[in-house]
Amino acid sequence: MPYGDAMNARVRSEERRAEIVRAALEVIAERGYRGASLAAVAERVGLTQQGLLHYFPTKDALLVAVLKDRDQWDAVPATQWRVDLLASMVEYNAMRPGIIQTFSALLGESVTEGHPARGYFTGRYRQVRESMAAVLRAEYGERLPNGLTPERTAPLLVAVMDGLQYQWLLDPESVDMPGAFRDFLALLGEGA
Amino acid sequence: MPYGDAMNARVRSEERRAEIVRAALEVIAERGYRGASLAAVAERVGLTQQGLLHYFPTKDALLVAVLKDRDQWDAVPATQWRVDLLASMVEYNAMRPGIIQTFSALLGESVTEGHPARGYFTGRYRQVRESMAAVLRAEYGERLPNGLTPERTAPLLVAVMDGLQYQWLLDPESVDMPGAFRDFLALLGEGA
DNA sequence: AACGAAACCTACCGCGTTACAGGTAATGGA
DNA sequence: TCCATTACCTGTAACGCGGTAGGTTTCGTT
Repeated sequence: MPYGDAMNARVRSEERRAEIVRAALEVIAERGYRGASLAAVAERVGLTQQGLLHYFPTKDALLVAVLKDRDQWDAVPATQWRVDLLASMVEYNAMRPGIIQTFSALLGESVTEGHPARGYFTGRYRQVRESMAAVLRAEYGERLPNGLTPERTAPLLVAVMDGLQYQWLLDPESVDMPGAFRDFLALLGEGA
Repeated sequence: MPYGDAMNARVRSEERRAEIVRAALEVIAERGYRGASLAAVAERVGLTQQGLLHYFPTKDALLVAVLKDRDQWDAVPATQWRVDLLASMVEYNAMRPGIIQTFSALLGESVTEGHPARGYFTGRYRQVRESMAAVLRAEYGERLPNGLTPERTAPLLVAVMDGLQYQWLLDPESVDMPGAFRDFLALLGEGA
């Protein structure tokens, strides 16, 4: 089976890369991107730092893979989102602090000058705002409170999600993230 | 003038420290705390790295001074805040991206493990939520939309401010931070 | 004039960092 | 069986980092 074995090798390599990306997510959550050393990531998958560089030639390349991984992860078609699914997602997130912490840390770093993830986040947020505006329009039409348009409401929705994450990460016992998010949604529902 | 000159020396020293803190704010805005080197801060005030260590014996000590500086800055008695003043503050902030960037970067870093500013932010947000709840109560009493209490609304208010800051820092031309914040306040005013 | 402290500096240490160079063992296809 | 590729490793270069040690100059006080 010529192709079968070739596949096996490729699959194994791909699995290794995925394993590394997963480890990188963890280390970034713990130390941020700047604080995450290749050696620390490598150690977590049983490699030397130089062994890791065999899979990702530079640290930035690893970060790119991490970001792509996330893109793939929540690439749900925007049309399939509904507001109550957003609430469920927030609830789900509350059970996986690791990933939230990774991307909250990255988002914070990304506003600094010349950060390799800056472009990514700028583009992503532009796109997420668009998606959210579409979701809001599908759900409420133009009947949002105070004559708000979906386009003007979307940044608020996104801001609430992100802002709550920071408060929750810093002090999970004082902040009921899913509950607060539902409160916000209720605020939007008032106009209907 | 024995005491007068003594004061001059002390004042000059204090001024130097303030100058250093200001420089540190800038460098942290550009590179985050982990990425900010003492040498970079020192250079900005015309000192060597070791000369800076004469004023702040460790890097952490400098960070503490930076955080204290901020505390002092917005130590307005909570009772004097009003909701429309919050809107003004957001508007004012939109003209000073540097400081916002500093503390947005620090907030992002602070959720990582063992970050020296983590305790500070945890305590600060707890306190800010309390303040905001008081402000909301003074303004709206218990008549918030949907039967929301001030205590449950405060985290949302804080989250919107922080979340908008990130979106705005990443893409100032796409995000009207003060306008969006006013939109949110209008949402709260609906119930009155 | 003499002294003590403050305000710096030079020199240096030890460590951690990314990345490059080059070698080696295993693997799998021709 | 041979050979190329893959998957690592050791070694090392080159640098930046926070922090220490110890000296020197400046300055205010006595």
